[in-house]
This record gives sequence, structure tokens and C-alpha cells, in this order.
Amino acid sequence: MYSVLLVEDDSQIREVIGDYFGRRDKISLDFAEDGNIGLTKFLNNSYDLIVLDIMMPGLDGFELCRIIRKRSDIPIVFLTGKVREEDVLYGYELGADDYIVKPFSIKILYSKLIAMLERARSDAPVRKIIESGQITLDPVKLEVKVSGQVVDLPPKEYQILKYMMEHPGAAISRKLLLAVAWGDDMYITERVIDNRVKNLRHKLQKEGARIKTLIGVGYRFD
Amino acid sequence: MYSVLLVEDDSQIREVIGDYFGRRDKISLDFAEDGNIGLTKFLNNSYDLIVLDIMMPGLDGFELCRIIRKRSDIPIVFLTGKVREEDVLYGYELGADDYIVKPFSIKILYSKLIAMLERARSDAPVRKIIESGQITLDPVKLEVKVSGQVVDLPPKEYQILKYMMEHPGAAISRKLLLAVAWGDDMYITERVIDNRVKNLRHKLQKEGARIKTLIGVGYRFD
DNA sequence: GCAGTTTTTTCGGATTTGTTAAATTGATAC
DNA sequence: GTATCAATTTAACAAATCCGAAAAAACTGC
Repeated sequence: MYSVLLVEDDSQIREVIGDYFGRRDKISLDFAEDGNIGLTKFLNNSYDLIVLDIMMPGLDGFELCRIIRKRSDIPIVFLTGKVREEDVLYGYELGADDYIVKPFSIKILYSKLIAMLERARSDAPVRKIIESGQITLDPVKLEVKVSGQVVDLPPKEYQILKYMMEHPGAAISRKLLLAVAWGDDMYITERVIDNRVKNLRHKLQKEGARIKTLIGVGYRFD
Repeated sequence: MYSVLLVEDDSQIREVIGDYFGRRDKISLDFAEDGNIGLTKFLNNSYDLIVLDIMMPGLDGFELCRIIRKRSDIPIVFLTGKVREEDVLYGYELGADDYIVKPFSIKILYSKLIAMLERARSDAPVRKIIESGQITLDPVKLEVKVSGQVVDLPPKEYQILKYMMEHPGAAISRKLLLAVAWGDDMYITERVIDNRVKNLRHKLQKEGARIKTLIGVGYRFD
């Protein structure tokens, strides 16, 4: 049983996450509805991981992160709707370990946190940058490079590419990509995915050819 | 004596399997009638392999698989009536080692489990790629090679070939192939299968001759 | 508000799947 | 061996589905 603190001002998000996590049995979740409460809870308890919303009234996620980092190496994950903002990159220097972009699939948030917690426990260094061929992806900076050149990717495309790079060679169904980049309960055409992939291919230039279409199934990144 | 946990909500299936396994002496079977009980049992015992039904009330097979995979590399086999390729893919993504499709032959289930258990014990990594003659089938990549050359197969043909390669030497009725690649409640002409098999034979080139016709019965892959 | 970007829906061409019927092959009886 | 009937293969076509491009809508930052 891991102990996780979620600092998030949106009560709806707290509730949804709390519900879902409550039905599983690996994470015991504690809440803080703003940065100050989060700080107090952090100081008075011992957590295994902290999830921080960036935009909060009062003490925001960045400031709280900086304060926590002075005292502890605990894994910190930012929960954010912003992706391309310069100030998001700021989190990198503050020592965040990963970003999760809204809207996210609760299922995937859950399994990501579990994975991170297990890695932390097993003392394995948290691998931050994913490399494959000429492509480099930094999950903390939210930055993708192709042949050393920075490529700006919108959120959905970033998340799709990240998932693909985390599962090279594996066939990936559209259903799965929907869950990864949109959320489980999404009612949108699957054509949306095709369009994101089309753009991805184009933006990745030569490396784009590595995303193969599997007719009737989905995609595969080699 | 191997120790196996079967997580299955259908008491009839539990009984049938339990009976059969009980009369042999290689597998000691433990049962869980839903996902939550399965999880508890998994956490409190040490099994050599886990068989999971996918559709169960509460915690379903997919979720349970994901949770188990975070903690253990234990071989996991899905027992399922669903044969949609999407689901299979999703399962493999989660780290399943094999699928067994209902309705299944107990004999085959038994021998598959034994084979898998022995492989696991001999420390060889669970091999997901099926090889036979010059044909190679990778269910994770969804890729088929003949003599080293990649052969693109549409979904139905892929599923038929996969089933045949998983059951070499066995007579396979058209009805069974229908259930495997289309689903139980399909009302289509059996000639469709002939057509798919024709294409398969052609695409597999010389190896295509290994799909024998059993008149009045179906096919056999040698 | 406006311009540019991102996301979503729509739509046509391509591929796959399903139906039908003729040709072929195999089994059986004489 | 040949005639006959049934089952399978093959091919041609129709229907359904899938994919990706273009257009429309929604969203951003200014």
C-alpha cells in the first residue's frame, strides 16, 4: 500500500480520482485542496509520492514543488492542462519527475503512478528521457527532438508519440490510444486519431515513416 | 506439482476444469470467483501461473492483469469468449502471455498450461513469437513473416493463421474458425472462410501448401 | 475580437469482407 | 474406369469497413 498526496483545487477531479483509487487497493490517497494545505500535510505526514496541480489559488504547484524539493527527493508528478507554456518547462528545474496532461484517463493515471512508485521503491533510477532512432522525448520538459531539432507537438500528438515510444514494436489499437490521450469515456470518432497520427508523421519527418498503419487494428511504432 | 489460480465467475466452468485437473496430478488448482477475490488470493499466495476470465463483475480480467503485472512476471493466461482482435491486443499490451478462447477443449487448456509452466520453470523467457517452418508470427507486433519476408495480412486472415499455427496438426472445422475470427453469433456463409484460406495459401507462398483441406470437416495446418 | 493553432467531423477512395455462381476436385457406387 | 453427386476452390462482383485528406468547428493566445 502506497501513500500518495494529491494537491488539487478542483473538487470534481479530487472526487473522481478518489473514487477510482478507493476501489483499488494499492494506493491510499490523501487530499489537499490548495498549496498551503498541501504543504502542511507534506510536513506532517510521510508520503511515497505527490501529485501537484500547477494552477491553484495561493501557493501554486511550482512554488510548492520548490519548497518540497528543499526537504525531500520524493517523486513529484505535475497534473496540468497546460503543455506548451514556457512556464511549464519551469517544473523541470524544480525537480519534477513527470507530467500528466489533462484530460487524462484515470486508469492510465493510476497505472502510471503505480509504475513510478514501484520504480522508486526498487531504487531504480527514474528514467527520464526516451530515445529511439533520431527521436528524443523528455517527459519532464515535455519536449520532443528529431535529429536534434526541437519539434513542437500539441498535447494529443505528444501523448500519442510518448505512448508509442514507450511501447516500440507493439501493435497499438485505436481504442488504447483513445484511452491514453483522451480518456476512457470519450465519444469521438476514431478518425481523430488518424489525423493526429498524420500530423505526427509529418512533423517527425523521415522518422515519421516508422509509424506503420495496421489496417483494421491501429498503429505500430518500429 | 504446479500451483495455478483460476479466476472465473462461471461456476460451471470452474467445476469442469477443476474436475479434469483434479484427475491429473501435475496442477494444483485454486479458484477465485471474481477479480477482487483473485487479487486477494494472488497477494496472499504464491502461484506459478494465473488464468483470468476477462468478463467478470467488479474487477475484470484486464484490470486485474494490469495490477498483477505491476508486481510480478508470473505467466498470465486469459480465458475468454471475446475474440475481437482489439481485446487481444489490449491484453497483450497489459502483459498477458496467451489467450484461450471459449469454447475451448479442456485437454488443450491443460496441455497448454503444462507447456507454459515448464517453459517458465526452465527459466526461458516466455516466448510470444510462434514459429513453424518458414513462417513466423508475432502476436505483439501483429506481424507475419515468411522466409524472413514480412507478409501483410488483413485481420481475418491473420486470426485464421494464428489459430492454425497455435493448433498445428489439429483438424479445425469451419465452424470453429468462424467462432475464432468472427465470433459465435455470426451469420455468414462458410464460403467466406474458403476465400480467406485461398488468400492465405497464396500469400504464404510455398508454405501455403501446409494448409490441408479435410473434406467434409475443415482444414489442418501441418 | 482576431489570427493561428488544435481538435473534431465529414467525405471519398482504397481495402477488406461477404455473396454468388461456375469450375474443379474428391468421394462413392456401379 | 467411369458416372454421379457432394464439397471445395476460384473468380467476379457487391457490400461494408477502414483510412487519410480536406473542411469545419472549437479553442488559444494576443
